[in-house]
Amino acid sequence: MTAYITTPIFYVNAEPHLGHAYSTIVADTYARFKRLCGEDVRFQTGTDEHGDKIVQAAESAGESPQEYVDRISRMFSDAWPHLDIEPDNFIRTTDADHKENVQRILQQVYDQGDIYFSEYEGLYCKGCERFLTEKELQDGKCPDHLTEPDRISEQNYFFRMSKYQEWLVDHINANPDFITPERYKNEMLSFLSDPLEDLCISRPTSRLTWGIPLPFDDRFVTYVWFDALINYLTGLGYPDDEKFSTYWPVAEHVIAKDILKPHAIFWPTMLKAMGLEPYQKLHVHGYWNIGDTKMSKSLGNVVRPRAMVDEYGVDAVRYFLLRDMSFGLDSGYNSEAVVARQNSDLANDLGNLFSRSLTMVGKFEDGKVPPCGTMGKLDLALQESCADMLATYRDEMEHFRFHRALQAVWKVVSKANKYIVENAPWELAKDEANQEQLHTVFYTLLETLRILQVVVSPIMPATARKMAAGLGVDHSDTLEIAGQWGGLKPGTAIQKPEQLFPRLEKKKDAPRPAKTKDRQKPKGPEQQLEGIITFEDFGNVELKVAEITGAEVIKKSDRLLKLTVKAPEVRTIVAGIAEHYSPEELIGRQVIIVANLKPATLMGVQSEGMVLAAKDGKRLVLASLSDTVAPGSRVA
RNA sequence: GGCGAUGUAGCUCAGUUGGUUAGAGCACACGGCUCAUAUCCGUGUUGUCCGGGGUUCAACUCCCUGCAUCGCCA
Repeated sequence: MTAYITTPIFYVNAEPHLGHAYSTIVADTYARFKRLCGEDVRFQTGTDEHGDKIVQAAESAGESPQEYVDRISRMFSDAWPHLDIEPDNFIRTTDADHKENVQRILQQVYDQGDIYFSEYEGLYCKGCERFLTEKELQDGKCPDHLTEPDRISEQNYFFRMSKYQEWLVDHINANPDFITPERYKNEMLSFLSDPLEDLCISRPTSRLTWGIPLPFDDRFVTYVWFDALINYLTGLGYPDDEKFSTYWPVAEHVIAKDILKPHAIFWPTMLKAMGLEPYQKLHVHGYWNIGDTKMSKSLGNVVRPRAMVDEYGVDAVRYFLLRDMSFGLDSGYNSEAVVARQNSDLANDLGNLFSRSLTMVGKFEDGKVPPCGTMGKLDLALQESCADMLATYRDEMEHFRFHRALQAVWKVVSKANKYIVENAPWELAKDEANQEQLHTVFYTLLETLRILQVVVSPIMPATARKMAAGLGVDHSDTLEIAGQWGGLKPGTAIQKPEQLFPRLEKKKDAPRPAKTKDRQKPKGPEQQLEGIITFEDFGNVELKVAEITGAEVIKKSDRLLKLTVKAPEVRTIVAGIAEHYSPEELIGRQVIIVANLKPATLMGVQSEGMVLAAKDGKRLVLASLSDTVAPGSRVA
């Protein structure tokens, strides 16, 4: 049996974020699971590197497109090892073999008449240098440039996608697992209930040169999907390499829902046009929201996988992402949830189970796997729950329901903890007569741990390695073999390793590293957007009463006033209140200021703090106290 | 505007073809144990199952309708 699993190739106009990491961890976990099942697996990820956005991003970074894509692509390939992600292939759309492959396919499809030259009319924004869709417009204008786009027509090449619509609908209906989970299948079927348009696949070189030239017309380059999607074939050495014949028939793609249409509609029809079989399955997952806000660059709440790993460790991150998201649905990320998972599931339940078990074997069994005696009711029950769990686990993992697979696994963890209490080995150990029963208890327990180690390995490879080392077992067996009861050899030496998972403090606001440079970028998404802060968070903000002793207009600005305040030391504060207060009326007033704000220079004036005011629609009203107090009094 | 999804305990969610007192984990409270990472085990509290109407002997479950959130499409 073979398996081929891919992530999307990620567009290199930004650094890797949580969403990229999730897709890739999912694919990696699935690849490891399939390997565990004894299958011959190929796992591919990579980067998508052509297009106008790349050219723009490179320009603003002061680099050539090639330098730029090399740099960002490396950020992706470098990020994955930190997450224990091990792809077999990392493909880049700027690779020579990919370009060649795309051109060969284009030529083939062109020759057979499925690509034609035609005119395209649309709304073109000169500022953006691209066509805008009706949807993007606000009041008929480009939202970025606030200009009305021109209705212009452009000649381009089109792929006859519509020709394959009927076939695709039939294919989706005939293969219920082609697009999963089902909601996305339904969405696509609904989309396909209307006539499909043909797909524009080129851009004139007058507008874009950073792309793969069309082999039959060098005035054009390939546009987006006909370039990007083909990576899944290039990575297998299509058409001649034997990897292609081995792995393509079992191809499964993991994507996020934003690129559903290209993968569910464009790609199968492209493959059909090439005369190839479509992929087997498309696994579509949802978004990670930050708190309850979408993650986006412009909000500045992008979560960087590296930062998560540094804070929680790889396995905690992998576990959390797979355990907390129902595959297919959106989920909310927040640091408290990560800490809760880490502490309760990982440290308390699994980590402590492992720790207490090995310690006792050290103490009561001389650090060796004991022989198993006659199993009683409790022992058999635990053995049976392992077997039940394995069946569920297999099925859920197979269907990308990782959260459910993990639930099933943790049921066993919980039962094992209960098993210990029920048997109270420390009591049994007090009497020689109980020796056989004691042996049986520990054998059963260690076997359970061994099986847990096996099933946990695709999700948390490092933890599984530690557990295997502690139990003195090799972890190279397949699930079939490793899942069978009785794998541990009596007499094997047990070695208790370092604790598997540390317990974390609840307070998520450990002293933040003072990043002095990036003042524009609001960082630490958790602190920023979760709505709730701890008392300590609040304590970090030093609020004081200040008396305004001087105020003057800053000439170059119509919003800013330069205030001199006494708190009780004299400071200068620049406040954006000129439209609401005149300098005269401010003198002598007491206001509340944030006293420990990092100084900032506004319009050439250094501001040492911030004045609090309420915003009521367009009105701005300064915060004040109900009575006069000594300047500098702390507000809390 | 069209199509669809979702709305269940303080939080995150399970609830299979309608069938007794609606479940799990987390959190919280109390009790037990002492092998363990102050962990583990037990017990317990909390619900207008979004609102309204209907079908039925019986509705969280089916139908209609309203509200809210989200997705796809136009």
